[in-house]
Amino acid sequence: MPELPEVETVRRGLAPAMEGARFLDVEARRPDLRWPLPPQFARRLVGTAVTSLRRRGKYLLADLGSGDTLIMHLGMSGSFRVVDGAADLRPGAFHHRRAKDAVHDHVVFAMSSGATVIFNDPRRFGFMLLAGRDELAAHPTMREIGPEPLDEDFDAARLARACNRKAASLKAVLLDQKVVAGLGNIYVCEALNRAGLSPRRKASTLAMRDGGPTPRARALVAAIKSVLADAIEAGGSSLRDHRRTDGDLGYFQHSFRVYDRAGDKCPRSGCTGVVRRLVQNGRSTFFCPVCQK
DNA sequence: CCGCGGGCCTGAGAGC
DNA sequence: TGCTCTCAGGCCCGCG
Repeated sequence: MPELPEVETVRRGLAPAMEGARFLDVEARRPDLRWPLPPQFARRLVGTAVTSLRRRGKYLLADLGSGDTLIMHLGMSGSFRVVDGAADLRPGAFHHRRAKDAVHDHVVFAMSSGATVIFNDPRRFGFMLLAGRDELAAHPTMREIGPEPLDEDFDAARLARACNRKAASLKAVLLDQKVVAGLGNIYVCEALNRAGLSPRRKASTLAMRDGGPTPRARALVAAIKSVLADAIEAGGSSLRDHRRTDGDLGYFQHSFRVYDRAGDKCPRSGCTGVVRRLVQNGRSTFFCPVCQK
């Protein structure tokens, strides 16, 4: 589910509850997530403070006073809820959408800020791991991760270099977290539409030319940055699972130009195309075959 | 290197 | 109502 804008929305919601606060209690209700919770998970957290809550690609990183970093990933269906005071975790409690959601409250943090933070994940593709002091950069989740798309050092030259000699499709390359961190199926489709580029185009056609990036590479980087910034401003996209930490919905899904819009008229002004769905690498792609070349 | 298929899990929606 | 099937915002592995 969550891509960069959704994870950033979650980070902003969790920060007031977690930054500067200590873990008073940690309850690992279901340790069998995508990867099992580390041994002594609760013991390593309780009593330590969160010095900062960061995001790296689709990962949330809580730096701790102990020197550890708590690495969290939402997988496809993970969400966090922040409630004031002690949480009622029984079925049907107010932070649940339905009574049966309670069985998916897998990890619960009681923070010294007075907030309770609840991690809920029906599919359990999400996970929480711990990296010790100085272990974060070499951690398997971080070692090969690409640049942050909203940082200045992610520019057309950087993207173009990543496209050099790549026979894969543009879509596959943008989904590769080693090339750029945080894009997923929705925002790749949306960025390619904004840039007027076909998801099927060979990535190598955006490679460096005469020592510099091409206009297409510049357009694509600009499109990536704009769609992510717009989506963050909207609180992300709520399709099935994503909620803000207060339970409210994001609303960027109303701004999708192509994602899940097969059969609709292309929204580009003057374009007469119709949005099509195709399957690439086993996943749905949505694009306009008329204005995306 | 590349795409594909399968796997990890559960739930929602469509069609019958 | 219930069954079966497909699909889902992520990521990993092995195969050819």
